[in-house]
Amino acid sequence: MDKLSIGEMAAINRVSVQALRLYDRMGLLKPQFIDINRYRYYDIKQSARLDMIQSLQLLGMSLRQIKEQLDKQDVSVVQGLLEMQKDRLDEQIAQLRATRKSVERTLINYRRYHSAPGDGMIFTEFMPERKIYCYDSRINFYDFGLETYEYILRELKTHIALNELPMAYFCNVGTILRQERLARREFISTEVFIFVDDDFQCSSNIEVLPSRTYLCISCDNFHKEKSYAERLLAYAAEKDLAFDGDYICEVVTDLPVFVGNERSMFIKLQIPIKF
Amino acid sequence: MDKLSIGEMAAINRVSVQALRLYDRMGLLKPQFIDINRYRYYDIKQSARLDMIQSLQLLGMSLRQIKEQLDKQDVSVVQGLLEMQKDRLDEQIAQLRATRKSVERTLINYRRYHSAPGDGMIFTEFMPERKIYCYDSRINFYDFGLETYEYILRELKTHIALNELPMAYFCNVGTILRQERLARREFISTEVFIFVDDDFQCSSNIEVLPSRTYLCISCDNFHKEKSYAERLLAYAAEKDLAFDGDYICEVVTDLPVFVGNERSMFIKLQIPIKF
DNA sequence: CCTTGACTCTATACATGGTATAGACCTTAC
DNA sequence: GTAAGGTCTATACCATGTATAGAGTCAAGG
Repeated sequence: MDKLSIGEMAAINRVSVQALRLYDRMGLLKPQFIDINRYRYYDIKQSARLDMIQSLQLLGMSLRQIKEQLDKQDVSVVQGLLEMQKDRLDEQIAQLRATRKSVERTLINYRRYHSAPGDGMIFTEFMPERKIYCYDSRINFYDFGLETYEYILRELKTHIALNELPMAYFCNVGTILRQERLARREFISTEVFIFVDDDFQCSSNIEVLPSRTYLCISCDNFHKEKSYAERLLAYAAEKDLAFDGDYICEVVTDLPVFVGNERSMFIKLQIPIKF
Repeated sequence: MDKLSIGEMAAINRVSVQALRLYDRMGLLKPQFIDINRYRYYDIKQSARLDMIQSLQLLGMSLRQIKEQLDKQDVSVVQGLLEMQKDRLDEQIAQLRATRKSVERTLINYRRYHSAPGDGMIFTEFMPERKIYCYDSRINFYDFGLETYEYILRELKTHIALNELPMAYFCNVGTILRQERLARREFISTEVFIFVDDDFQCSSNIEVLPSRTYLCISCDNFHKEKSYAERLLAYAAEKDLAFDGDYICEVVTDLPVFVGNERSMFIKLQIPIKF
């Protein structure tokens, strides 16, 4: 029954020497013998305990939990823990999937940004059905500037947090101007929204933008929205195009570039048209 | 253009004050003004940068990476990063799924353990098809004791690690004694294995245990294997049952209970029988 | 017996993205 | 003027280790 030095024990068990020393300090795995020079010596059979530590770790338990378990020597509690662990893993997986989805969405938006017509260009684009979550700020943002808009976004952010909606959606926002207002050329709107996934479930505040062809104009600056929107309206009038829904101002990308402190936005103004 | 104190800025952006101070120290988000008393004051428009930080964080980037990005002001690099991020997320999701699966498997094994006949009981059980990954230790472990068995398991562990197989499988191991040997009552085997998932893909060392009814005996101690296996053989002879495959010694659960340093195992010896 | 190289020891710092605390200082409202 | 509450810096802590320095120890070869 030979003793294994800490290095040997570490090597055959694929752990680092430091990890073993940590386990010793934590009382999770004490070496069988410690000699006069405080050298640690392990028994090969202690690998069993190490296996257990590593297994439970793989199952997502913390070292503290593992220690408690091993100290308690109670088999049944492990089962309860594992049941909980399963739920936690499901949550984490759902979380990561949502994150993946928003990475995907962000990438798509970047691609849209790169392939979009330049600032001031007017074009038509077919949009598939889109789902949005609306928030009414009760402030007509067309009466104010960027600062008020930012304050409204902070409100939206708080609202998202309080209602436990995925914050990832916050990176793709927009404003909506209702068709009646637009028809009367009244720039009066208090509603902002976030785009949500098709499969997003929520009881209220959800609207669906139907799939439709939109008349669009690209815009690279917040301050130009109103004048560009008017160009869009003028263009529509000239070509005898009628509207078929609400006017959307979509922030396609918040670019990681700042001019001073202000966000440099790429926004796309959209009016659905009737053929 | 009023200035926001750190507390106000934190509140409207749903961040902690400490986090803002951290971002300041890291140079990730410097307050617009700092007064004579070193009080930090932010501009509401700086929320844009904070949004960006939070978005990129949600996409899984570290603060260091985010800082680099924002300093560089290069849009295109973000895309590359996001592509990488997507792959990383896929990996993490796969990882978590595998973990979930092994939690599930562990739980099933615990339930099997609880509902299994007690030590020494002989019973029949139908087993569905099982997939195993074999490793040849080239040591006949029936010639040695627990220590050698542990050394062989360390070899297997190293093999798993080197071949980048999921370590989670290591918690459900077994040994296999080939039918020919068994027929001649020769306890000679050098092969250990791990149970792997049905959908596990691997080019070599994979075997499938066909679905079959097995004659089994429960055993709560490593040292009793051979004598219990002999009881199983005697029982089969008495009942005129013929074998139809290899003999399996499965470690159903490594219990988080130790007697001294030794693992307390629950093992199930199995012989497929022909009807 | 001595040297050399490899190993081990303790103690400490670092990583991540913050949180929590103490003790001092400052602002704001009454 | 005072009291409440906000802010400051500095430090420690969380978890699970890794990395390092500087000192001590072991085993093998000459």
